[in-house]
Amino acid sequence: MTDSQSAKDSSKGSPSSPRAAAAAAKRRRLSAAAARVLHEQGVERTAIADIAKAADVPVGNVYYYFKTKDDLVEAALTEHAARLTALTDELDRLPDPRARLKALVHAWLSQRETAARYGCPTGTLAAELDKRTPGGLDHTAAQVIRRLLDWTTAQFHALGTADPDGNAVTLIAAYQGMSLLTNALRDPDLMTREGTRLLSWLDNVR
Amino acid sequence: MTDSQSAKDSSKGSPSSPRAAAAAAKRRRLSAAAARVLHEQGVERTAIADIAKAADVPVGNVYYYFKTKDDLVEAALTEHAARLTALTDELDRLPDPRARLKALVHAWLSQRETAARYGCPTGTLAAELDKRTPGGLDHTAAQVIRRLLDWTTAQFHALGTADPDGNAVTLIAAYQGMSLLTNALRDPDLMTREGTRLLSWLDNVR
Amino acid sequence: MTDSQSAKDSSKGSPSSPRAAAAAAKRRRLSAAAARVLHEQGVERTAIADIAKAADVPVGNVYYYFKTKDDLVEAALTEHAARLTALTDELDRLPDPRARLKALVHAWLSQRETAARYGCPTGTLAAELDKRTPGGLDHTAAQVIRRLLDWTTAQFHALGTADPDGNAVTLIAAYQGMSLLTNALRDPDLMTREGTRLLSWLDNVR
Amino acid sequence: MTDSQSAKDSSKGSPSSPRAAAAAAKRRRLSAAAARVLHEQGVERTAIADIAKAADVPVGNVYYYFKTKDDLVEAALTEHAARLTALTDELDRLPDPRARLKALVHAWLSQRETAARYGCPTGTLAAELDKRTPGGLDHTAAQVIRRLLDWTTAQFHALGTADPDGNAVTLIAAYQGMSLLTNALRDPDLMTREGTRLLSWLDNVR
DNA sequence: AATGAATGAGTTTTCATTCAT
DNA sequence: CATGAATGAAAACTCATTCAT
Repeated sequence: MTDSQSAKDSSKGSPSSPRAAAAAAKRRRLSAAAARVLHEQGVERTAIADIAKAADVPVGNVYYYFKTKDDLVEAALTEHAARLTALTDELDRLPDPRARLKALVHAWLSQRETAARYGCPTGTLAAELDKRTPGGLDHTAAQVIRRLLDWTTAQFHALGTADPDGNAVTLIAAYQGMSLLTNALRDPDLMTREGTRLLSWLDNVR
Repeated sequence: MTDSQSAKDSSKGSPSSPRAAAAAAKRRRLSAAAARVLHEQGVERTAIADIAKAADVPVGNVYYYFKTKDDLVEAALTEHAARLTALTDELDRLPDPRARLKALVHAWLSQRETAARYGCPTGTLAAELDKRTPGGLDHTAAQVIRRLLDWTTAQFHALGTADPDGNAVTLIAAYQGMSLLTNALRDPDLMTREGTRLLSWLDNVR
Repeated sequence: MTDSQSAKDSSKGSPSSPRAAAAAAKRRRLSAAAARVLHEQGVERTAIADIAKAADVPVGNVYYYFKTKDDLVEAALTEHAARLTALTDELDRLPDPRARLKALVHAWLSQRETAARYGCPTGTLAAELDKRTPGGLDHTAAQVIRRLLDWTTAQFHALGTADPDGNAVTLIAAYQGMSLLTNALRDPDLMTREGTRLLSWLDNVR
Repeated sequence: MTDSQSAKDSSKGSPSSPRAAAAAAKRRRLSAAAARVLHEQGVERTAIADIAKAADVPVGNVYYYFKTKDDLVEAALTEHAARLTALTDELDRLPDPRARLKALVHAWLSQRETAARYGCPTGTLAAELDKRTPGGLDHTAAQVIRRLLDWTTAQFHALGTADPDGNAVTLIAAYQGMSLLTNALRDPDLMTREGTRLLSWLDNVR
């Protein structure tokens, strides 16, 4: 997270003024648009103007909210991270960790059509960001993936499995892998089949 | 395969003249450079000039061998496909299908440092090409993946497993997924750990 | 007419803001420069940079006003069409259709020096555009010519001649032909002589 | 005509050797191909490679016969001039000058489909060459047109008309003009109609 | 003479970013 | 704060012409 939010009030808490509220709304609109368009078109093939248009914000104005394109990419990832948080928060309400993991898989499956068209947002962004910042080690996409891994590890831990870390990697890798294959082959059913396998694996894992 | 090889003799067979041999060599140099640079930098971040420089060929001359950038991308994929063929040919010498699959995993593991830096060539190219040609369904990267899937299916079939297709998808998805995670987290050990799991899975699969 | 005027207000009517007025002025400057330079140098021999320089606009900025070179060509033709309209509007004030046609010929004659150097703008553009878009049937230049034909036909009709359509074709063809010869031979007097003949023909046509 | 024929025997007379004969044949093939392709595609949109391919001559070899692209354009015009000569030679066999002129018009009409697609070869080339050599006054295309004018003038002279020069300009201008309109509007019938008018004009001209 | 290959300048186009109001 | 417009640095691609056998 950079200082690109300077001069605006933080995204948390109640806005200090209606003007600031409008600004925050615009910022959110841009983030959401960036999340969607960057996922659909890819980072390099997306011009700032594309995102501006999708968010219905004048091009010149984008730079008031995000100093660089990279900032917008980061915002898109933050958006995806927020959705992940919303999802895990939801899943955390389930009492059983096994049920949580299975619900996670179901959530993936519900997105299979999108995956067939555009792949997993976080996965594709991670791959693109890796090329985009040749030296940059720990980009935001990696962080989002790490958070997903951590949450998953925690579930396997709660489940009392022998190797929670390994299980988490296995599960998330399976997700990323089947997303990529589903996307490459444009076949949502592939994800259904592989998801079914994951569900029965989760039923038996220990 | 397009007609981009027109006016040059094919890469197989003995060259008809020293002239043609030199041209074929240059063509191969360009393909190899493209395979490497496109993998390292990504398609969109790579300029023709980058590949030209890597192959030590003047930029303008590249267009004598490849009419468009897309042709170069295709050549890079053909290069990767050739490497895959070389690998499976090698593996096919092993008498036991199970041993072949395990050797495949070992081959992956031997590439873990590269994967940690740049990901799986075919996987990352597949993801990029998907964005690059919005309408294009069956790009070359997808074909390469499909060939890998087919070979793997054949092994599981020979092994007499109940669901060779599903097993193949599982294995290749696991590979793509662990490549992506390994790359995102820049952690080659992740691939070692996950590879070890795959090996023991292969020992027990039926 | 394409949507190349999007985001700018139309060239007619009062500008909505000084900003927009300046933009419209620049757009007009570019159109006028395009009309002139494309006529003088030909479409294929003219680089966008030539037009940009003639209009004193940075090259990159041209693309803010015209998305492609073809758009600029179209703008040039629109410019020529506007001049034609201005001319026919002027001629329409004359009460007698015969007088109108003769005034048209006089207008042509007044341009004979330009014709000797560069030919008839519409005619040369029509010839070039025909090669430029191999499949394209009805390019803008053809439309401009058609409008001139239509106006001329109307005059012959008002004159009560037996074959207004044929007369119009004869007159306009004579104009295009003498423009081409005048240009090829660089001889403005040729146009004077042929124009004189046309005038006496118009005096007697029925 | 440049010195581009140096080192080859002249195009007239019997070749001094079979080798020279082959060379002359190739030269003629290139000229013919240039005449056709340049007419169809326009000078600026035609690459040397296009002509080479049409003549089935290796690109590099073209330069042995024609030092520059301009030389090839000139050769194409020489080709067209030769056809004109062949035509007028043919017409000269007719005893009556009026019959000759009418036969000329008939010859034009027989080419109306080509004119509708590509215009008059000499006329379009003249227009293009005019842009191509900004300073160059008397290009070859102009010479060809002049020769046509001269021949036509001679016929009107033989016919005893009052203004042979003016009549010739009128006739040739009518031809160029109707070719341009026919091409722009892609309407071969236009040429038929206008040609018919020219024929009856020729019947009555004095 | 023949020819595949090389060269390098030129052209169109895109876009992130900045600026002026 | 907003916004249309400006800018300049790439990047892909084309091609006439030349070169090395």
